[in-house]
Amino acid sequence: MDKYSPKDIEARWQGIWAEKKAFEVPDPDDPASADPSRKSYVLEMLPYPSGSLHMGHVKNYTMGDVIARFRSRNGLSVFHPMGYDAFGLPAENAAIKTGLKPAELTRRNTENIEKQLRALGVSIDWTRELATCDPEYYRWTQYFFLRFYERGLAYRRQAAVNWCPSCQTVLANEQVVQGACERCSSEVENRSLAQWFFRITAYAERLLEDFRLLDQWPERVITMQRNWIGRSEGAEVLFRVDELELDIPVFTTRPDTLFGATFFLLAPEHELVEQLIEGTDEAAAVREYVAQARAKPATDRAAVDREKTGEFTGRYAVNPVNGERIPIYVSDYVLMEYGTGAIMAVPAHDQRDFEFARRFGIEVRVVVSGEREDGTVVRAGDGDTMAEAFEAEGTMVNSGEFDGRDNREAGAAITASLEAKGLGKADVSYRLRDWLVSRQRYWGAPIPIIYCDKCGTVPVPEERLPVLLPEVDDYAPRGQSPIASNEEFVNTDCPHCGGPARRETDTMDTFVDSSWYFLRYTDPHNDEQAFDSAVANYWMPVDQYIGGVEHAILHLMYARFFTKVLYDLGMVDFQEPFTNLFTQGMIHYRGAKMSKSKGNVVNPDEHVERYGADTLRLYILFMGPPELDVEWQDQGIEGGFRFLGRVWRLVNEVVEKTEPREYIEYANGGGKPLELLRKTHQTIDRVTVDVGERFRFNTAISAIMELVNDVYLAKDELFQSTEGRGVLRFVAETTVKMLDPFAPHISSELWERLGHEWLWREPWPEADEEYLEEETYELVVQVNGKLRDRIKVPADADKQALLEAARASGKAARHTEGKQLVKEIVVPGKLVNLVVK
RNA sequence: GCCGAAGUGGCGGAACUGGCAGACGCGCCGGACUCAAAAUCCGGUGGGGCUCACCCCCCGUGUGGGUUCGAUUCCCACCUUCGGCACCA
Repeated sequence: MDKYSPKDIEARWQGIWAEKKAFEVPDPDDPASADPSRKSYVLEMLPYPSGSLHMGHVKNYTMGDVIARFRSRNGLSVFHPMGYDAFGLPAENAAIKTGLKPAELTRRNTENIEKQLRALGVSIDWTRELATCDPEYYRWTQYFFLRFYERGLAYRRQAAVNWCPSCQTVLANEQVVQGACERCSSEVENRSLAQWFFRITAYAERLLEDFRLLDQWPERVITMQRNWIGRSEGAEVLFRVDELELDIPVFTTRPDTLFGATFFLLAPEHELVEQLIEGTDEAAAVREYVAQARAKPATDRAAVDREKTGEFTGRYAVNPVNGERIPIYVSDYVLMEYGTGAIMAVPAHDQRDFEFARRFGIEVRVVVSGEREDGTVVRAGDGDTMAEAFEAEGTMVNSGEFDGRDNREAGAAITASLEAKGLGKADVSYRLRDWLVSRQRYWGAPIPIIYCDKCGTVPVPEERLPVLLPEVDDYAPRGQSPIASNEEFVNTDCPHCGGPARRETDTMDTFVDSSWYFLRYTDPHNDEQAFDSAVANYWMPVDQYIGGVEHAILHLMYARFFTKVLYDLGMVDFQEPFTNLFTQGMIHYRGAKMSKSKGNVVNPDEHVERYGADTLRLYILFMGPPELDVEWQDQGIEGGFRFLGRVWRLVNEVVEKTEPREYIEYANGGGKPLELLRKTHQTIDRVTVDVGERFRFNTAISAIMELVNDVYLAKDELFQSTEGRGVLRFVAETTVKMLDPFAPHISSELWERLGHEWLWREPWPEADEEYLEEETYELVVQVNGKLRDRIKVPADADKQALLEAARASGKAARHTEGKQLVKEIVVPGKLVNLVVK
């Protein structure tokens, strides 16, 4: 017998798969009439092509491959494509460092990654491969930008934005983590710049509503998105500044506390600040305060425990419910980006307002009376003495005609009465901001917009797409994209009037590229349109999407948004792109998340080289449940290799000692052959459920290991009889079939040695019900819930028989002797519990 | 502070709907094979106790309570770790 030598085997089978086009899926001739239940779109999040794949990628693509191969063997038409999220900062930064062009560097990297994926034996339809930096791809990214623009979903405005001083570009809100750039961790600055946005807030409600279509998504991802969108119900209320005849709207979630508003606040950035203070004695101080607030880094401003600061404007606003004049302050704890940038402050019922009021000596007026969590009661006159705001529910006080009512229903009533007077209305506010998509960097899709002095902002006509990213000599960022210095690119003709005009030089956020790539896969070579709707509608939505949790908000929310817009454009007939989502856990090593920056990465290539791809694939899934973080163990992979060696020797021995014709499935004689046959069918059942329904690859693999262990113990005896050899042949073939999704190379090789041809066309084994049931089982006998004995009983024994058997147990009797039998619990198939006193 | 997930042998982890805790693997110990080693094959391996004859007993799934004939699993409180959000009115 030859030794298990993964190197030769793996290369050989990868060659055969490519040559036989084993994983290429043709589009159905008429997608409209094809049966969509027969297809399965299995997709892993596309990789960013940095130098090479890391272990997280290996886990991701192996999981996807197991599912793809399993489904394909179960008769589904599996769609399993791959591509590269190829635009982005790292390539550009590397270009600056090395002097290589980003395009060239990216090309090299994608080639390397494709090589690695092929070396892992992932079953991909490579004819659909794409890279988002390819003009044939980003042409359509630009096309979508224009369609968004037409619908008013892409717009440009001056706004306070997040600026990363190190990356020299603006960032979307989603890309700022705790006040720092998610990419380089530099502290983000606040700048006011004219930028391009996608109006994702217009879809906030639908993004929330359609969670009902995502019942197969992990709860935590939905929760994270729901929190991110942050829907709050409340009211918009108008406060009037009499002297200036100005109405300032505020948003509040607590219209019930309106009678307790004792002051009014504006964000420092609020556009009316200047108008309010003009000519007042306070003007200079307010201007000074505003300037200071603007200069403060975003992180400082967001610090929760900071003391409240502010400046009186010298003006008063009129509370619409009681006509009271309350002082207007400017304070930096009011955010311009949320609500209306102005708030009514109710110190008795909002902790932040409370802190401000105490600091500035403003009246605290209780308008909701109720009980605190610690049992103390807050009453109408407690304003001067209370130590903190009362934010819970209660009964209305100090609120005129609303006194005595439940605060929740009073809130609705107050809103209604304001609405009748035209001074307010019920309203909903979201935490979600519009998606800032322009970037001041080079390596991205140029925004297809032209500025003309005469015609203003003019979209590039569709037929002139793509707007090609020009080559430049110097990629160093200077606060605007390097392409701005390319005169040839910038200067152009206005598509409208033909006069001289200038191109937009910002490029698009790479998350725009990855918001629709799954659609392009369905029709990747179409040069007339982004994709053919009928074809896309056939393959989409993605039946199983797999990726890391780190994209729970960013990519997954953007892709959902994009899909909804495309639905509204009539381009697709589904509202959600990913029916099922699986978020994999991270790989830890030496107590920390495996990452380059921590210097604790384990290189997959080395392990492929040393043990083969099959071993790496097997081990990475065997490590633990796929959705949880798991710990990489250097010696663990050795166990995977040993197991495959065991399978190798076993199957080869079966090939040597049995004939293919000896294959029989039925062991009539009972004894060891029957036992092993049973175990085999039970294993098929477990593996099928674990892989197909539960995604518990670790337990599926351990079930196969158990089977192999049993065969080792029984084989010497079984080789002696015809029946035994027949069963061994069956077990060997079944084991190989079940191992295939995890370790496809060795499985294909062994399948061939067993005298067959292409394993990837073989149907998945089916468990025979007849063999799942045992004739006898071990009945557990408990006394007072404690295990005392196990006895063999016939599978069909009834309750009475079980009870008698249990009573007859000598071991149990020792514990019941001399005691009174109080109760007997019988669970057929499991146990008998004798309760004594 | 709020929301979510997780705490099980020396280690990674099993236990599907409340029913034999520790499957499977790693490591370790012992045996077989060998001149020897490696590889391989077989056996053992939670802790403690015992008239350790492998028979048996007690304890044991982060901590403390509870429900139940019976709890790793359900409920309550707390501790620890990780992830998300964090002045969002």
